[in-house]
Amino acid sequence: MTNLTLKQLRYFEALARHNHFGRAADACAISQPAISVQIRELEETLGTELFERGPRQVRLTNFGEEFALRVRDILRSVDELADLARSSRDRLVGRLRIGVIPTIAPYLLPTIIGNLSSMHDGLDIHVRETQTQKLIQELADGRLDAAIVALPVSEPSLTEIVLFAETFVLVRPGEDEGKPVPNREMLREMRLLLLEEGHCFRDQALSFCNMHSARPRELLDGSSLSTLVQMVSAGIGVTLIPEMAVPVETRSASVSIARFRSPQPSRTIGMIWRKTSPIAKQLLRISEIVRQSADTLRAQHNPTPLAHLLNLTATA
Amino acid sequence: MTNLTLKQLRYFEALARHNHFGRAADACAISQPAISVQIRELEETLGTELFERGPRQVRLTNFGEEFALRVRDILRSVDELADLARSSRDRLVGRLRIGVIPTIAPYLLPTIIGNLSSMHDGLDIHVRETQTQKLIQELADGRLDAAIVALPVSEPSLTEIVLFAETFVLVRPGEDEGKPVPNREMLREMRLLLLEEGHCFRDQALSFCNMHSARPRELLDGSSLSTLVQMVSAGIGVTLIPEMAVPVETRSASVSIARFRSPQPSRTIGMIWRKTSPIAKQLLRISEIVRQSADTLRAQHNPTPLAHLLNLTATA
DNA sequence: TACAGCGATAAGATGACATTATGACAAACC
DNA sequence: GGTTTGTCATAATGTCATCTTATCGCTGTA
Repeated sequence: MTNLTLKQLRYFEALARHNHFGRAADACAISQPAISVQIRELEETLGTELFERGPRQVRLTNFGEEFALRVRDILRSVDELADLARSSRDRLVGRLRIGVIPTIAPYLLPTIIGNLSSMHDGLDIHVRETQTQKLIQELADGRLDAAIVALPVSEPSLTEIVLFAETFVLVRPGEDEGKPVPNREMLREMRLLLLEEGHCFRDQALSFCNMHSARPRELLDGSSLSTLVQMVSAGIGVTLIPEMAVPVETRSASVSIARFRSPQPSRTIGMIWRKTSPIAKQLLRISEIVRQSADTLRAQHNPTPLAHLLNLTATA
Repeated sequence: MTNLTLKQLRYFEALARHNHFGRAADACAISQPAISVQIRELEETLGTELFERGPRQVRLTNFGEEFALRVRDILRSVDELADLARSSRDRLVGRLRIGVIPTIAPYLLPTIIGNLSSMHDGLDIHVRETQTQKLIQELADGRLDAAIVALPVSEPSLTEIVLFAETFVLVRPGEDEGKPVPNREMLREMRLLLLEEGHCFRDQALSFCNMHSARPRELLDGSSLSTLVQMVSAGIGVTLIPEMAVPVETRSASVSIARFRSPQPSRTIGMIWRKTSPIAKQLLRISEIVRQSADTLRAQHNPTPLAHLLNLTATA
């Protein structure tokens, strides 16, 4: 006894509709014996007759009627499967789980989520905000689809794509406005407030000061850039923040922002995902949207690249 | 590009559950390459990846997750199809459309329907009450599953099975009680009330009088036995009714019932259905229930066969 | 009685699908 | 660092399902 097959159900449905082997066979674009055999096998599999073969006509049995109702449901569902696949072949659909490091998330996410949602209305976006190492782990575990982190991560299993570079700026108490901008060596002598262990931005800042992971004299661990800026505002010390954070974090704090002279501290922000990800193509498209979002965002605060440069030299 | 197959969906479901080709293959009792190939073909058919193949694990894609939900629904429905067939293989299920001639229906149907309904609770019974020729036509057209008629019908496409024989009794006005029972010749001289053309019982009665289809002097057409009895009660004439109708039809009429001496008029009642009917076996069982119902019914009115005989000779 | 319509059956060709063997690749383990 | 292990993909091949064409048998009709 063979198993039920969709083919048999399709033939059955055609025969149920036409009540005629020949016409049903035509409808299925097969020969009459083919449908004849398949229907017989279907009936054998079920152990029940589905059709009553009369000399003048073929008719569904009572059971066949009920069977037909269910079969039509099933065939419709199956056809919908194919439709579903076709419609979501290129379009990004369903859940997009994206991770972002905390020193990027608050500044970039509102714009990104807005843009992505409006461009892909079938998409619901889950955001995970944590540090790079955890993001990479969750990416590998398949709990995330992509992450926005500072490059490089140098994981062979991950695709990295550069989004943009962002410079770091010095945040000093408000009364320091106009004072000379310290260089890296001078910075090392100041009370530098940094994020706690694990944040890549902490390492990047330390790296700029040539301090690497060695613990400096008077570092204070802060949990967020916002906290650090508030502490600076209170005169406790100075800190570095990424340029993108400036508009948000200095809005309600009496601090002074200074940009370093060359070499400017900076980092590269990029997006990563598993090389094996089946939505790699869509993720690439998303990365472009993210890049544009970031560009727009920065253009809002630094109206033109030229103005940006002027501003830089002025403060330096 | 091949079509979707249930096999592919089953393999897919197994793989979605196990996230492992080898174990999924075991679960399906096939080899690993078999499932590998089928999944690939499924993905090709859909034009989308369902799984993300990592070196350490296999994971559903977003689309695969949604696909899996639907596939599980479909597979469940398909399995229910087989269950449905198995459960209704022997049991009579669904609609039973049964036709009954009018000179039987009112007397037999209440009992039959009660018995059938209680014995097959999944059965809903549709009754059609009309004359034999129409019943046979509707049977042939597949609009009826079976019919209860007077035999023989001699249709080669139909199975006939005898249910019981019933005699005809003479109905005279109440004041004729005790008068000698007329014989067939005498009956021909009386004002005999009969059903209108088309009723087999009319022909059977005429036949008893050796009148066949020739129109006698003073026949009056009545539409039902009930009407005929009422007319007899009013003194308009006499009539014949089947024995089974006696309890019902003489309850509220002042008429006298007389049974003929041998040869007693009678007819054979049977059940018929298409020889090709797939529920032939069940119909045979139903015919037994009908026969029992009829026996019970007659036993209620003629408490014992012996009493019946005594009553017969007494009135004759 | 011959004919036409229709479904069932038979025989041969084709294709789908399984199996076994093997390859490719990454991870894990001396 | 090479080897082993685990895992999925691919290849070669055999088998079975299923299709097609040809034909039969039955039934109702001209």
